[in-house]
Amino acid sequence: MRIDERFKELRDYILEKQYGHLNAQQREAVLYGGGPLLILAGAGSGKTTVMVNRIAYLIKFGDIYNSSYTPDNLTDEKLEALEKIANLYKKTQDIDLELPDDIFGTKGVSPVNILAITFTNKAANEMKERVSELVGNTADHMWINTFHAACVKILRRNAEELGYTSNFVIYDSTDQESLIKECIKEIDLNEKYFRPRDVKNHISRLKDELKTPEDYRKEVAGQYRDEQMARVYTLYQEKLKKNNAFDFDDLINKTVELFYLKPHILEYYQKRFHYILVDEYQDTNHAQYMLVKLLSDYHKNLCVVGDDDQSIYGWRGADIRNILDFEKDFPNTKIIKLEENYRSTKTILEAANQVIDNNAYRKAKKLWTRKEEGDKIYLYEASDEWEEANFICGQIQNMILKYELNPGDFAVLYRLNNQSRVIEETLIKYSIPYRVYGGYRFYDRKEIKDIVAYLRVIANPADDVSLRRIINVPKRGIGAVTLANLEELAARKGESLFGILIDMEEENYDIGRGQKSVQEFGMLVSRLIAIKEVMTLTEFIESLVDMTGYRDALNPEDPEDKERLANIDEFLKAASEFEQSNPEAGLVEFLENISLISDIDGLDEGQNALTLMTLHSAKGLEFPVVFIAGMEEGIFPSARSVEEEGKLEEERRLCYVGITRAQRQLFITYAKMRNVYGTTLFNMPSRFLDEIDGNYVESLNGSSMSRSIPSKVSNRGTKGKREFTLGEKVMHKRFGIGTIVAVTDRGDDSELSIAFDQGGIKKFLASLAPLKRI
DNA sequence: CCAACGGAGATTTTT
DNA sequence: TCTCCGTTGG
Repeated sequence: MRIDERFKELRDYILEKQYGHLNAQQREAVLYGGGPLLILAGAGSGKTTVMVNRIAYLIKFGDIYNSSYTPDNLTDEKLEALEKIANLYKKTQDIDLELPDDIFGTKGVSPVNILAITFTNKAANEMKERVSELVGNTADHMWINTFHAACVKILRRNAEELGYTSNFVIYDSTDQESLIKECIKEIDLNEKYFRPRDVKNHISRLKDELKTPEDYRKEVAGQYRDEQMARVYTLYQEKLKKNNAFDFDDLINKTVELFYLKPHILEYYQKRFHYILVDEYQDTNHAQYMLVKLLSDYHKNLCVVGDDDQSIYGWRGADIRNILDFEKDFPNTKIIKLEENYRSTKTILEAANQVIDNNAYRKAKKLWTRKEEGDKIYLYEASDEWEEANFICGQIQNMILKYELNPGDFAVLYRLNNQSRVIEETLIKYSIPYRVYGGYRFYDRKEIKDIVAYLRVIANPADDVSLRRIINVPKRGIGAVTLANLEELAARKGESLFGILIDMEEENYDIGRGQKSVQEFGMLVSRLIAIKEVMTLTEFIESLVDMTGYRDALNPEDPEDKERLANIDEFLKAASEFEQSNPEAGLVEFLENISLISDIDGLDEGQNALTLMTLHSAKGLEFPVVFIAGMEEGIFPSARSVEEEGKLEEERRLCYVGITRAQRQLFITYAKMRNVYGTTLFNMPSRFLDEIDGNYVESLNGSSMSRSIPSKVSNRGTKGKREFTLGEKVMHKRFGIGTIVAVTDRGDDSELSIAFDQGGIKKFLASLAPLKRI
């Protein structure tokens, strides 16, 4: 055999062994050469492992597996060294050999030439860390970023090309909404008919599809409502630019625009990124698809990882077709399916498979596991949401005692955030420690947004939206009229509000009654800008909080204000930490960090507490024991989703995501009766339950298990136990005083007919009606 | 300019 | 039912 043939054989053998800890498909995905690669990674199939190892493989050895590569000066000695290693592998199984990086005489791909994109900071950080574990800190030179962070990097460098300056700020959805409100007012549209929130979402979807205001205007010509929408969109974009601000969608959008506008910039990045990897590809929208397509168009080494069955963000603009049609969009695509699941029991996995099998729009695949059969899926029918919570908590308490589990082993998942309230209250009764994820974010708090608005104005004086937010916060006597005068003047002079403030004295502007307050405010801002130069970031923010009077406006005796003060301190802590870990960074970078890193990552991670969160937030996570609560028609699937097959399929995927979060045990509960927004609903059990084979399910109603629940905690005070008698006088919160004219027994509850003094007889359930005895 | 009232509205949210 | 806004009246 020729020496180079032997080399290739040994090379590939050693590489296979080097990744011998992976299963065959995972290994194939790691070692597969360049060109478009679609890795369909089912839930719990080890996709992060694959991505991380693929990156490490490229960096260590380069893309040499199954290639024609042989070293230039291949000698017998070199070959012998390889033979030795191969023999080592042959003799022992499971050997973990640390190979020298240049063992095959290659340099490997430089980390600089690799781009890895994720959706969340959490995923990006995890990937960074795990790659570093394998290749050391050379990974620092690699771009492992979220879509948004990667785009910001590009935009900061090239902002001028788009008519922005590099100190641009990023608007979050609140800022977007206030700007849109402004546009709606300016165009004189009816806010009832053009609700800012809806308009915002509409524009956001247009941006996802890379439609410019102009595109859209042409597209909808002749349709009144959409035409107005196009006008708002046009104005909105103008204002964003005037404010030197991008919204989240723009970050992607404008980067693509930049690439179209300036081919040489695109070319630079195209040539730079030899290998591109995209995580959670099923969640990409059209703009992100385009970005990735453009960037990979030169080297064509695009590897995407995702699971069409876990595409649950269609409503946010994610286009599942990106993953479904990947091989059509990228010719010569290699598809590798990771179908072995390392997470759940056979029962859980089988149930998940059965549910998802009802979807038409998906890639054929079927997860399997070597794991044991495991317990059946436990199903419980509760009478109402309180009893449901009670059941869940009782089970958890039992299992903690019986199986020595910790609260941290459990998660309760639900479709709607507001379902958490009842569960929380019940958890408190049971003294089970818990953490609620999602909902309100730290940086969304009013006091934090206020401080951030100050900082933004200082970093980017063009930011009228932020200036408007804080010009009278805390109250300094600049009301609507004064502000309107200011705005009018700014518009007339073609200046930003900030510019007017600064030029106030010099130009002898007359604002009217608020003149003095405005002047003082202008001086305050000037002073802030001055002291910023001589202070660290943290010192500066601290001074800002004091000098603006923000701190003084809060009363430490008031519990709400006390909380605010604590949050401001927390914010200062975050600033100081940021400074420490980014000594080079300034205010602009800090603000960017705030915008892109939404919550303090892994704040309480490792705390031994039960997890409460929506099914959406649970994607990517796993727990030994999972409860899915509120499995009812109208809740899950949500009432809004059942009209459209596409939406229903997304709900079903969400259900699939939920089921596959569970490692060992899965409990599903539903309530016969549920109070939603003040009205009582009698929902049917979810259709998704019918899709699971009954053999996999064990009903806990009336079984010994449900009777072993610890002493029943009463249903929310007197609810459900309230007895009313015929002829009694009662006070109803809405209908006023009335007399009970009939009481009908309804099992645990009773139905009351009440004749109100104001007229009319109405029927209520005793447990639910807001009634007081008088 | 501010606080108090009342009506509408209320999925899911990686950035 | 609860919360957020915009309006209103002082």
